[in-house]
Amino acid sequence: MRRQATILHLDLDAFFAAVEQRDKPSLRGKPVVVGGLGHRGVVSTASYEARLFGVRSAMRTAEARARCPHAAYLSGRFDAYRAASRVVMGRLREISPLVEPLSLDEAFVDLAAGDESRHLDLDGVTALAEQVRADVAERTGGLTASVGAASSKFLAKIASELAKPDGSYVVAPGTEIATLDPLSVRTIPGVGPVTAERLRRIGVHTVEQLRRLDLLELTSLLGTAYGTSLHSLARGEDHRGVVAERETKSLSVEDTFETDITDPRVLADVATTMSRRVSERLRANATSGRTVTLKIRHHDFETHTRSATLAGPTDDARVIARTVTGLLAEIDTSSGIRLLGVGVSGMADWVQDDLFPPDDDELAAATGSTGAATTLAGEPDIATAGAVPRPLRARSRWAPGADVVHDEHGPGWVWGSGLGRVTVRFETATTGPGPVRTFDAEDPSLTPGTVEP
DNA sequence: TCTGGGGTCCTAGGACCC
DNA sequence: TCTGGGGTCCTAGGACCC
Repeated sequence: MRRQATILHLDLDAFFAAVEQRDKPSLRGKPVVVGGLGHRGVVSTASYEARLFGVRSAMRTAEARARCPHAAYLSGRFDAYRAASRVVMGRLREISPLVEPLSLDEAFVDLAAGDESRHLDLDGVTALAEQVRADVAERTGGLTASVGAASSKFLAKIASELAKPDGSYVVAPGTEIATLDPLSVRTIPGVGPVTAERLRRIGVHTVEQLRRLDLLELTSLLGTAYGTSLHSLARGEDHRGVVAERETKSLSVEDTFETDITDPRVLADVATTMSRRVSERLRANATSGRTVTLKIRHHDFETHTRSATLAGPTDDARVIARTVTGLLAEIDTSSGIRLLGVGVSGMADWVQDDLFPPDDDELAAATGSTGAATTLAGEPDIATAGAVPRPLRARSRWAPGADVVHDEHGPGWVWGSGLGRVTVRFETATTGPGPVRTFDAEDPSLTPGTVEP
């Protein structure tokens, strides 16, 4: 644990609802509920005015309407939320390059990785927290944030919780245990209703009582990993670092239907459509996965998953759809299905579809592009340019369907682009994983090329 | 009118290999 | 002769978070 409160946690207050109130002045000071509006919808965010009526996140919208009929019910404008989030994260990155977003409205910042001349004593951090809050409000047109700072991620998050709404709280180093002790175990991130109930049954309600349990008691009650981590957290011990970039572990799409579906043909169609959505998102993220999972929720809310692991990773809608409809065929859907989901995990950042080359008819039936690279008019064909290894796959929004050649590293493919930057992975079938480099999109050394069919 | 959608991490059992 | 033991991969389910 650090000797100074150098980890900061920022959390925007009632974020989605606050953006709506900002953009529509008539909603200010009034209860606002953002969430699903259908008869199976649930509340995503309730403004503080709506919380006064007992409306909470994850509550059924129908129940929220009963509690607070005069609130404004909105389905959400995620583009606006993403835009506001970008502004806030941008402000945080001015403090330190080490920013770990947890969601659109939350992030950790490692102050120790920032400006070395900054004073990180209690007064310095407190002033910084207040400055950030003021800047966020100014730059976002009035959104309020709660900011916590402490010597670890865990305590910084607790601190921002204690600061809510619209405040800041710095846990002075040395006062961690005293701060934690009186709190309910439910305040600990990771302790949900089930764990809280298990602890309640042995008479544990507060962190102080939790701290009095020995490691063996905790691990036998909650399992090795969870018991050990709670044992540490109850003592304020948390050595996790702030991680700026996290690799995606899985990607999925799911839909709850307005009414249950029983017709297997309809379900197969839905699964196929959702496979396409998964594929599009995989390609947009330049990733692929080897395990395909089908999720089914029956009319009685009983939920099951079925998965299959392929020989190699895929981002191909047809491969995903074929796998998922195969899994679906094994499930009895006659009593009605309320939710269907399609997901991919076991991610790789390249596609090994050379193992299962689609035939020409399949390629022609695909979205119009083959997914494989095509030759750009007037550009040299690297397959004929000599003994250059063939990239596994070319994908790019920067140069659709084309590889990128860079003289120093040979052929590579674009796997990320945006904001005038292009990220290229120099990985080929014969050389295996190579370096990843980011270029300016205008960089003259980036030459659109092609691969053999 | 029962209970969203997108994730993460952990557990446990069986298969399989050495 | 009764029944190793560890490591890894895969599958299914569950708790939890925003």
